[in-house]
Amino acid sequence: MTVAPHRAPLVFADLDAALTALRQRGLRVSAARRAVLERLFTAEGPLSAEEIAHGGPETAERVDLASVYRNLEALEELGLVGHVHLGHGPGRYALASEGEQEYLVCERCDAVRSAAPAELEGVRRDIEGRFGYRARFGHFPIVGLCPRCVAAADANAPS
Amino acid sequence: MTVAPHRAPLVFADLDAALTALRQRGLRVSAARRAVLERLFTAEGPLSAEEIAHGGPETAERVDLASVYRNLEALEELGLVGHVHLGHGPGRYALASEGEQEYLVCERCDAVRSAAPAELEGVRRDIEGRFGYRARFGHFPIVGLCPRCVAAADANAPS
DNA sequence: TTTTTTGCAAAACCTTTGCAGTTGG
DNA sequence: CCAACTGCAAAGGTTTTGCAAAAAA
Repeated sequence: MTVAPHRAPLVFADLDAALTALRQRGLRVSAARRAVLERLFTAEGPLSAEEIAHGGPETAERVDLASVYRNLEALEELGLVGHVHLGHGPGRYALASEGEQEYLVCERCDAVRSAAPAELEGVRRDIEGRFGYRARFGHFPIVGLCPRCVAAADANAPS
Repeated sequence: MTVAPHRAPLVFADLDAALTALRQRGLRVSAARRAVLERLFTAEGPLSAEEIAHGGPETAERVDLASVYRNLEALEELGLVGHVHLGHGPGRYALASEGEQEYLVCERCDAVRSAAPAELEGVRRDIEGRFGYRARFGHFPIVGLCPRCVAAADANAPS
């Protein structure tokens, strides 16, 4: 019933810095590895393994799904990458820099909103005070009704 | 990327009350349906579909997994049942009465703690004030470090 | 009798693993 | 050269679906 081993985030300014660091740790820079990182560096939000495998620019050679998963696992172990479960679909991966994002999703309309960790400090403090848990919302998001769906619900059954 | 359609909870005092209500809604009370509900009524915490299928008392006939899933889906649609994802394993199902529980899980040691909705009111208020989201932690738990693992982490790198 | 529900089997979906061949350093 | 990495294929774990037979009302 494992959630996701916690790793200290490793952040790099760009692809080359990341590749250099990989080499320094004895990891090799293969075409597949480079492609996975490239796609993560240019991504807007977190991507599924499938999207990483097929989603490169037209000219890019596709990377086998198994290799994508193996690379994501290795990069995650280093702290360079993290993944979030926004719903019932596949997990979604992002660089640790991006991955320090936390998420809120609407259970009615599936709207996703991301938040900087600082915005959730108050919430975290409250949870730690009450339960002793030091929470983060980067692996499982905060689930609930988004503002629009709250308004819609209240219109039907005003409080 | 669906999370889980939200349903107003339907709570019954006991198995018979629930079965009567099912019949009133045109659903039939088959052996499999009764067994699934029986196991949910006697469960300590949320159960996986597998546990519901095999986990009955020795003398109970086992229920096919597919039927368990179909029943859980039907019961969930009625609001009688809900499910939570405590980690990467299978989803876990509970009666709506139990299911109104909310959860915190430790990402290091997998400890699970449940909390009554009232205990999280402050957290919810804070989130709604800041983001407009009306949160609940009954589908995805709050993930973080439990008090023991916080202490262990602080011992290594005191703040 | 009629409609729902079941069990079994197969498939779907996401992820992991085995293996022989390729490649980066 | 050789350990690390790849693609392909197959398997694993969870959930869904098709269908003919069984059972509830």
